[in-house]
Amino acid sequence: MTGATTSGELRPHNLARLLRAAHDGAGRATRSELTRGLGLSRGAAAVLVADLAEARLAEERPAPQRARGRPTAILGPHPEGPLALAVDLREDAWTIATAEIGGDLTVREERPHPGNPPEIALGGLAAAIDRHLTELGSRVVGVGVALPGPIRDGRVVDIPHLSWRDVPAADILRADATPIFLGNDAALAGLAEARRGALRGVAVGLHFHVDFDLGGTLLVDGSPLRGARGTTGEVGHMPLGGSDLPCDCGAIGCWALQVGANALLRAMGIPVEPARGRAEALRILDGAAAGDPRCAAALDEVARAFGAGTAALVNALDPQRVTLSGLGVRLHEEAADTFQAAYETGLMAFRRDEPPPVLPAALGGDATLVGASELAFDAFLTPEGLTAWQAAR
Amino acid sequence: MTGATTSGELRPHNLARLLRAAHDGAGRATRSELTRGLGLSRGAAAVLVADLAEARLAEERPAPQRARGRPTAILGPHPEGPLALAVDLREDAWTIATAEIGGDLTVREERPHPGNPPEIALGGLAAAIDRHLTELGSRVVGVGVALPGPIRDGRVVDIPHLSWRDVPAADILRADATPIFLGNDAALAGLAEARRGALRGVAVGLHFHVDFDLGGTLLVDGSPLRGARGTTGEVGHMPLGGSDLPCDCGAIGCWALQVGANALLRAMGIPVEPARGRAEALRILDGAAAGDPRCAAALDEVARAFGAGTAALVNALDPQRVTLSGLGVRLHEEAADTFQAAYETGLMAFRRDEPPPVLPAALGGDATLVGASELAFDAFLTPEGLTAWQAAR
DNA sequence: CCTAATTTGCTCTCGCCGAGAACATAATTG
DNA sequence: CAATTATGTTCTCGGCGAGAGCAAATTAGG
Repeated sequence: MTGATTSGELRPHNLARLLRAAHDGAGRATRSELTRGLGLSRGAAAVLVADLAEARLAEERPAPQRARGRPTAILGPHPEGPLALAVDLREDAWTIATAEIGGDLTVREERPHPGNPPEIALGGLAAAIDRHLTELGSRVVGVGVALPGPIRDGRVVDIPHLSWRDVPAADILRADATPIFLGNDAALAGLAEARRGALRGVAVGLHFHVDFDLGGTLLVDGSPLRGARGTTGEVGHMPLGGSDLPCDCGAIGCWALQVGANALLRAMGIPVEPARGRAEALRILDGAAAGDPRCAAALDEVARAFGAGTAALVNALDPQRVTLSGLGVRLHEEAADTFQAAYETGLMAFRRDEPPPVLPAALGGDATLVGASELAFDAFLTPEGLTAWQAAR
Repeated sequence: MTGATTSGELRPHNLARLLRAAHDGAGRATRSELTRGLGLSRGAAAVLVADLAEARLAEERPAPQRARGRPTAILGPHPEGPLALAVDLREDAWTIATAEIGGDLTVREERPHPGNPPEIALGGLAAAIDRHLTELGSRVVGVGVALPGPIRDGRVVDIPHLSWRDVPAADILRADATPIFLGNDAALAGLAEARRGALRGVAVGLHFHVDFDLGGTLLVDGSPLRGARGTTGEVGHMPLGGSDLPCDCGAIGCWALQVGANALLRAMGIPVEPARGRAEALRILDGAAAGDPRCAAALDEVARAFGAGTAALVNALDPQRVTLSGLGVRLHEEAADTFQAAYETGLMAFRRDEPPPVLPAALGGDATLVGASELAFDAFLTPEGLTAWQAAR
């Protein structure tokens, strides 16, 4: 959003700002709060709200009264308003949900998939997406898809755990003219955290999602840092831990190898198989909690690598806060001292006075879906997006 | 610049856009190019140019004729227009220059300083800044200062090579009400490169400045990535090279230790002293070029660490292009094969098809001063900055 | 050297937009 | 029940850029 240049662009621009603010307010923001927050006059707000209602983009409903004075209304989703289709594709299953303005999710379908070949796995998902698009009609303004691997140019994905290479996921999944957006699952979980979780309002935040291995993103002003080719936040693929293991990604000694379920197995001397071992890893964590010294040693080793790498990234990127999701929460909590010691040792001296706090993510398992829906809405909640919607009604 | 919200904000907003575009055009952009580029109507442009001229912010001068049609004019600096004071403070000397709209530099003073204690070194500089501010009068809209160390909260600096800790540089240097902005020298060199050098027009660029050690920044849309505390781009302080040397910064194994003049000395077994050894390092490079095997081995060791670390950061940050300044240019050129091999080995497989090019910076020794002036102008070339200037005349 | 073509600058009118004021409305408070 | 308070509604007003029509200043071509 570069901002309006002509008086004619002012209205669509402010319309988008208002609807975006209502969306960010999670369907709880009142008209008077929004008006004040955006620096609008009450007159301008009245016109904009009327426009939104007429275009079926939003609707006002009564707000619980707080103080004295004439009551205001909550600006929330319209029953026939825009929807984002959010898709979370994991190694073994996928979920499809819808989100309305304000971010409320409704899960619509959830199914396992074979994983390979990618055409089959994605083909089934594409058919399901198509079905939901048909059912929902023109209300769907975009499809956001979370994928567990790096994405190039917004189209192509590699998923090492499934041996997917150069899979043109966007082309396979694209149903009709509905725009489709792909995002890395860890980046989208971070995005969700930045918009509706523990990184809300944080100018620079770092999020790590730990599952089989580790993914992460830097969130700048509420959006993941986008690289030149759209590959966000592969911070796990730096050799931060001095290991010399070869990584599926093709590089050597990647930090991602040292943090996650697979790293726990490796530390216990258990062979690592693709896309297995999540249950085994949980058992190791439980063992450590129960006092098993071998499990505790493995947890310690992983937590140390986790803390040290976090410190390195904090040194380089200077975030205000670090959040964790997936296995990361337990790794951090159940080896808190080890993590903290490695974290503080790795920090530059001047950062040790006030190290950025490391916190569990506020959103639960829905984070990835929330992020996927935000990705789709981001393209819609713009002057252009809303103008197109208005023109189509 | 969030963009205009009201019709009254439109004019200052477009005024700032126009002057910013003229500045970015390095005093070579013509009115018709600017008008087209900004999507303004010719009528609007006429009014804006008249406003700029009346406020003594810019001035039109005849442009060399190119095609047929009525000739247009170049929108360049006004002889009584705004100036930025650019200061480059190095370990042993400082330079003061002015920059006008368009970015043209005029060096005004250059002096050695004792280095310690910081109050004395900065005190002399502060007096000089004060003198120049008095001479130049109200034309100076901001002071940009480049410093060879990390900066916190825009005020405080640590310079490990000089043993400066927690030095409130902004407070010591602040003369009168003229705003002062501090920036890390490597970050400012990168900023200059992004605005007027080899990273111009690049959405995501990575810049490394190599001197005694290595500093770097990520340039996103022409600005250095700013962390939460304003500490930009300490990418050198990640343990990317598997070393276990303690770093002045307080962490261990920092990549910065493995790349730079000091790293060359260390690789030759020569003891490293603070802020010395630049000449010695150049001698090692010359020796390597002349065929001395010990020098060549040292260069190779450093180039390998340089290439490997660059690959790690490219993996994580996905830049479109990487630029080098300072010693980095020679390290890269004179051990090109070693660097390239380490670089490509460290990349994730999918990046090896089209690795981001690594290029020498286009700006010479002025880069830091240019960056400092851009820093000062960035705060001025805004609707608020220009409105204040207009109000003061 | 002259004319047509071309591009840009200037000026004026017009429609659009948000500010702001005045008023209406709907709640709380005591 | 009346005073108070905060918000929504409506209307006027000033400011802004678009766009059209015209003027100006150059080149291309004969």
